[in-house]
Amino acid sequence: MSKHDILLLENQLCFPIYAASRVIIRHYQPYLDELNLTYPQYLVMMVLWEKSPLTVTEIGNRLFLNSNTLTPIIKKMIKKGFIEKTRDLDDERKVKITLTENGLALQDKAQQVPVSLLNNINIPNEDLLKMREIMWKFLTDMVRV
Amino acid sequence: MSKHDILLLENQLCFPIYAASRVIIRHYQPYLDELNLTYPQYLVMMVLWEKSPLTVTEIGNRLFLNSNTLTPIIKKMIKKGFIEKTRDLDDERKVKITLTENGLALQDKAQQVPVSLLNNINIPNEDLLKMREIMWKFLTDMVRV
DNA sequence: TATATTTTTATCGCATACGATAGAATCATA
DNA sequence: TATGATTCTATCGTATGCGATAAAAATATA
Repeated sequence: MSKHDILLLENQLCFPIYAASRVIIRHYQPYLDELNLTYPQYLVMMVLWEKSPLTVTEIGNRLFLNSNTLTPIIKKMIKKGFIEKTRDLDDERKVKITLTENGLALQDKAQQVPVSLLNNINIPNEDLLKMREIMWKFLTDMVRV
Repeated sequence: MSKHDILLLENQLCFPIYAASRVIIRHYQPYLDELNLTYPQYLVMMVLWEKSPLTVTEIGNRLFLNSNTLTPIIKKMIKKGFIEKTRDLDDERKVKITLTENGLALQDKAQQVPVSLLNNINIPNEDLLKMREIMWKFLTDMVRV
């Protein structure tokens, strides 16, 4: 790789990840619109469907986000009626985020989102699984440093 | 994959890409600070180092961004003295974005950015190249749809 | 046990992203 | 050659991300 090539867009490691992330999220949006969720809000729902309640920090640990980003997102989701906020009585610093009935009910409808998205992608399933595996490895390695 | 597993965070295709994108860009930031650039501004510089001048649309085609995102970024970069804006006399709709001398000079300093970043990553080079190849394929496939 | 430290959440300011749209310039074509 | 469609850039509003920081509560420790 010559000195010149180092700064070519095609040779960057991060750019295709950055661009792919945005492009895929655009593909999600029409399906998420039907659920009245944005993509980050959808991720918060996802971790709560796995376990509820969770504290803000616990949600952040799953999504690699901090309270400066999560607090406003959570506020909007409370307004929409999908989640509720209660103080932890054992530790008044913590806030417990709990699914409401509406939030829980949304899970059924949400099953269609990944299915619909996959129908839009013309990449062999094997390649997709390989991609996911590599990206998780990459992600966990980058977080560790 | 059971009905329940479809919505597990671990099984999502997009999430590790979305999270990795943000985590890597965080790693870039200290090096970009030295150049007085944000990550998207760095990408604009990169395509201009390849070819200058370019129109806003041409930059957007490289980066998968539209004028609603690029116009404010370009304004900030003009303010920093890295680029200039002139109307295309042959087509008054178009705006030509040109590197200034300072902007061109920045290229030398920028050579260190990808090098420094790679020094932070403990993943075999072969894996990184494989990852980049897969992400480009994924990206171009997703854009096509 | 008083106090320094850490944890947890929230706020603020700035910089993207992006859908919707506007307005000017150019193009296509009836 | 009018005029309807398209292209190009910019603006606006909303929703993230994130560094820096504040404030309250809990923990550690001198």
